[in-house]
Amino acid sequence: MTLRVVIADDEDLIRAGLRIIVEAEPDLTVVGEAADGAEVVPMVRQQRPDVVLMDVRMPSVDGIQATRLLTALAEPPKVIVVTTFDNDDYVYDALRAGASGFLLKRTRPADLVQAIRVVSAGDSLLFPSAVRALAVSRAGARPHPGIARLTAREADVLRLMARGLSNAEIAGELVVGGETIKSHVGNVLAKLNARDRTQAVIAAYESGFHSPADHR
Amino acid sequence: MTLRVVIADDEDLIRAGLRIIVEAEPDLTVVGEAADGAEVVPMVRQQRPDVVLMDVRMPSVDGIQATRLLTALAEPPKVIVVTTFDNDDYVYDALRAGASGFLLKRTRPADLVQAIRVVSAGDSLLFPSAVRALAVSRAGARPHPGIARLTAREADVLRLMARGLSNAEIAGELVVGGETIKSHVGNVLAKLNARDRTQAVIAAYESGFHSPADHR
DNA sequence: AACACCCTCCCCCACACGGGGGATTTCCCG
DNA sequence: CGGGAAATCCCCCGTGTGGGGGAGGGTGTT
Repeated sequence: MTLRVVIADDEDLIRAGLRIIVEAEPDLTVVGEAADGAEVVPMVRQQRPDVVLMDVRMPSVDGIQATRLLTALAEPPKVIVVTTFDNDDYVYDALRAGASGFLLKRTRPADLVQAIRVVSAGDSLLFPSAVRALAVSRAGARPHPGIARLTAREADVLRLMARGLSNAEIAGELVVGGETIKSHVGNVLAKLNARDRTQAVIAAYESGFHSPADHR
Repeated sequence: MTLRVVIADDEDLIRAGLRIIVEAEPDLTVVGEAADGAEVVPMVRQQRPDVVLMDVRMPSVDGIQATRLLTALAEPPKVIVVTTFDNDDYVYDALRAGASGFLLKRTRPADLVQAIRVVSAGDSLLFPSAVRALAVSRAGARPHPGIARLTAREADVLRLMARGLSNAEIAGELVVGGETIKSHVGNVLAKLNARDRTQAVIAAYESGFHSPADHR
């Protein structure tokens, strides 16, 4: 059984390149091309492909919105969002829109076809820097070195700071005196090299530190 | 060259199962097991494995925190976080903690060893519902309603607040008087329903507001 | 013209915050 | 046992911050 693929990209060159890669595989076939997000929906409705390769940046209706529309269909195809830049903010949006995969245009052909097979099998995947970008949120932010040097208590305090609590509130939450919190906060600021609590909270967010363990 | 693996899981049965799967591969070898997040760090420090299979739920120090500690090491191993449930909230936290991969315990052995090879090669990967959980969990952080009501200037100010600048610094950056900034900040706080600048910055981060387009 | 809104700047004031010290107990580790 | 780190609490003090007002100039809408 061959996998039916639709390619959506506004650049003819890219479409051609993708088509060649896909058609080179015996079990894959391109059943349609769209140059715009507006074209892709009726095309999918008609062709019922297994997988759609979707460019992010397209005129009128962009790839994200198009993905949203496609996944809202009765029998939605799997959508793999393809983009040029690895520090792309669209990763997150793409996934929320219902995309099954996200990868870069510079991905090797072998990986691309691999991705098509994987998502069509029901799995999802992301590639390298996509995951990193997502995990790290949006900024180019690796964990702040100082965070590892926080003591348990200091980490508690930072966590609560990152939830917007005042010193007094934190004191209440941790059932200790207000002066104690001031101490801890001071230490946290020093270790994180932050001037004030706002900078500390920013560091916490940039490091993906904020409250790993509270759901309510 | 064989890949060195450390297994961290509090359940003996799971550890045994994982070990069997891993050891079955000629190019993989288990160089250590840990029953707790607290054990895994010194073990990794000593064994210097290429990959760590990390359970999420463990006594004292959980898998996320342990991952955080491991990726903070000088030569961090790749960490693959393993969990039981697919609707797990930990996906996102795991990735932010620096994990290279995330997969389910019910993953087929072949996929597991495949994952080990992939991450050790420098790639990242996620499996099935992990991605979905990721997208959803991230969706929990929808934009604060108030943010849309900010004026252009107020948005500028919030952006700079979210970079840790003081009012005086913001004033310098925007080339206006300090009193002006106080005004804007006050308006921002009101619109975001924030008590202080820290809460405003948190709202900004939660909304994915922070400067999509500035790196330096 | 009148109005609304935004941006700009100003004054007064209370207080939470952060920096500078120091003191105590507990507990772990060598 | 002694040293050290962590956690707790205390005092003093300067100031950045935020709340309460108000006022002027600009722009666009009605």
